[in-house]
Amino acid sequence: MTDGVVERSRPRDRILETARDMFHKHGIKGVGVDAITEAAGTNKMTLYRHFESKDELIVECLRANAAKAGAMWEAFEVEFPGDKLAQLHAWVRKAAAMLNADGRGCDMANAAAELTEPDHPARLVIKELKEAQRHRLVTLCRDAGIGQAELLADTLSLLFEGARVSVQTVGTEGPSTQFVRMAEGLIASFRAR
Amino acid sequence: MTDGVVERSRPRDRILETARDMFHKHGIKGVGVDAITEAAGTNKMTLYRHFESKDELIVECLRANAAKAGAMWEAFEVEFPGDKLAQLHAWVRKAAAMLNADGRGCDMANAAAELTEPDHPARLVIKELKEAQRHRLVTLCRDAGIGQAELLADTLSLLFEGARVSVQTVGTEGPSTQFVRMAEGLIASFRAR
DNA sequence: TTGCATAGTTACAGACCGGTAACACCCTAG
DNA sequence: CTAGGGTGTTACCGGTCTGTAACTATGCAA
Repeated sequence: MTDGVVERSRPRDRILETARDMFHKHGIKGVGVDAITEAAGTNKMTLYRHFESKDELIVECLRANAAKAGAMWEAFEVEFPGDKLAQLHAWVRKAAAMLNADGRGCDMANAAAELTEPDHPARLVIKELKEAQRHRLVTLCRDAGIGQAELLADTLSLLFEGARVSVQTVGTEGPSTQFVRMAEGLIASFRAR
Repeated sequence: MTDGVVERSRPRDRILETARDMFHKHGIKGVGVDAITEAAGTNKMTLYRHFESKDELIVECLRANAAKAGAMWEAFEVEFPGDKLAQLHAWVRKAAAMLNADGRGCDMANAAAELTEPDHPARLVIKELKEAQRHRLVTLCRDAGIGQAELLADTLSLLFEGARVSVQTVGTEGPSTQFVRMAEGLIASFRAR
């Protein structure tokens, strides 16, 4: 009946979680703070007691997304401790699963598309986050003993990014269906050198 | 001094051209019809005499983008008549040039990120356009005598799409710098089979 | 019980949004 | 010269947006 998020937690957490969900589904400019607070079972005043503006709320949501992404990487290490190659394949599977999860692309990329002001506070966060993810993937490839780790990581990264926007434009039946095949082929090809 | 677009042409054309430019730079929801008409040197009433709603204007802008993209493909055929492989390489160069043109990604993809309503009239146009471009690239690869043309075309397509969003998130110094290298490497690899 | 921080409520400000009505203007075709 | 279509101008409608003020209710801790 309730939204699940509303349950019993502190208002700040409910607002953050609800905002993340609504920004993801409807875009940032497509959601007003009134709608967020109502869905979070609270009100606008409370939101502005915890976040000094909508922009700050946006930034906080993006940071929360990054934290979730970080947890994902740690899960790879837990599942395949020390086996970097297995972790790389796990990343491919996880990425493919995300493609079929819902028709929305990457929250960071979508935010970058919407927030066009070059000095918007969110842009800095987005850039940091994307660079951190890139670094993680490069490190993983290198530690897996693959030559030209940067090139492989960047290629995989662009493929995944492209697949996410492809899902958003033409749906899950488009070029993104071949993502796993492409990624695995690339990894095999780089390892063979 | 003036915007260039304003010059002397029929109001409808000025509105369309100005809207395309502003949507591209500031996003769709980031631009109001008042701002468009003012920049186009006209007024809101005239806009609504030519377009029945902002949504229709959006759709018309996307179609205009598609027309420009179509002209690009024809230019390849004119420059390298019959030489499909040369046209494919020309596509790679053109794509790379677009990456460094400005920090904004693909208008279609950005529109898809913003217009989240599943039955928004623009979504249909976006899907058609993206599918048309995919078909063109597949045909080009096949006519260039490459085996697994679909897989190569889809891979190149995802790489390019990913590179465009990468430029938008981390800038031109990110993974997208390797785009040409990746694309050329893929083409060579597919041709060798 | 008293005191205080947190949260909810109502109302509002000021700006902007998409869209329309009514009317004045010009340019060109007949 | 005149009629009419395309255009410009002004004012407006109802709605929504972010953000704030002032006040009330709640729950917990000393």
